Amino acid sequence: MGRLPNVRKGSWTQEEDILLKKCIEKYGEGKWRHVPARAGLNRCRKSCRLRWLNYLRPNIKRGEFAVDEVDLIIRLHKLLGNRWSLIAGRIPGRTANDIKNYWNCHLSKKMSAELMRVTTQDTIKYPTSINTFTPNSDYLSGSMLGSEMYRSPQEEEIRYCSSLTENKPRQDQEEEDDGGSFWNSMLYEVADNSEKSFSTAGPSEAIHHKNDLFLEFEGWLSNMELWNIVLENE
DNA sequence: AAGCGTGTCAACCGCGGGTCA
DNA sequence: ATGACCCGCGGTTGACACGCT
Repeated sequence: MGRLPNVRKGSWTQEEDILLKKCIEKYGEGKWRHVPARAGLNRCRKSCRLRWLNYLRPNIKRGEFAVDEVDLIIRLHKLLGNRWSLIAGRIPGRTANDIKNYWNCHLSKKMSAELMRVTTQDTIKYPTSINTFTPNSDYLSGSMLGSEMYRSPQEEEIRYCSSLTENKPRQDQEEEDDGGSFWNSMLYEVADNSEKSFSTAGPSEAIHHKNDLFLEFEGWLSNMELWNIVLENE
């Protein structure tokens, strides 16, 4: 299937916005393949969808990000990485594109500078890396932490985390909850990666790897409050 | 005033995953 | 099982605004 010829590109006009808005109001969101024809627009379905989601949809917040929004973005990004749609889902009125743009323009540089500052300070025990940490099932079930490699004074907290994941929706409960499948897939993905690293690395490397992961885990524990936000409505 | 560099943001592109025949 | 199609996502681009020299 080739590209649609003579499809209009570039900025949207007010007239196009009105047509699209009327179309969505009449037929509802979704079925984007029908939208250009229904609306009488010479645009591709992707362009229509993007315009609606990022600009025309009701309740979209515009203008400066509030301090608490920025704080939440930073913390969610630390936790989730560049999963903009997921981050946007936790910040009412903001689109994934807005947040991505804001991050790229304002925050990424700020965070890099902060990382540089922090990593050059000897007094900081662990660098507060901007790398994201996502828990895997081994961590949370305690199977890794319970090994002979190390024991942590935070075992109680780990058990608490374990109980959190155990309460996550199971496969058979996910029909009404998209978030459940996300978390499960993420857990499996990270667990997979950990398994691969352990199997390919030598013993000493494996120990370092585990220690690194533990440091990250400590960082994650400090974000329990944030996890509660993320887990809301899951 | 003009040219240039930088910042901002809307929009496009390509890809991965899901669905359905 | 497979391929076509569709949706949604993240990365990137390009146009415009703005400030500085």
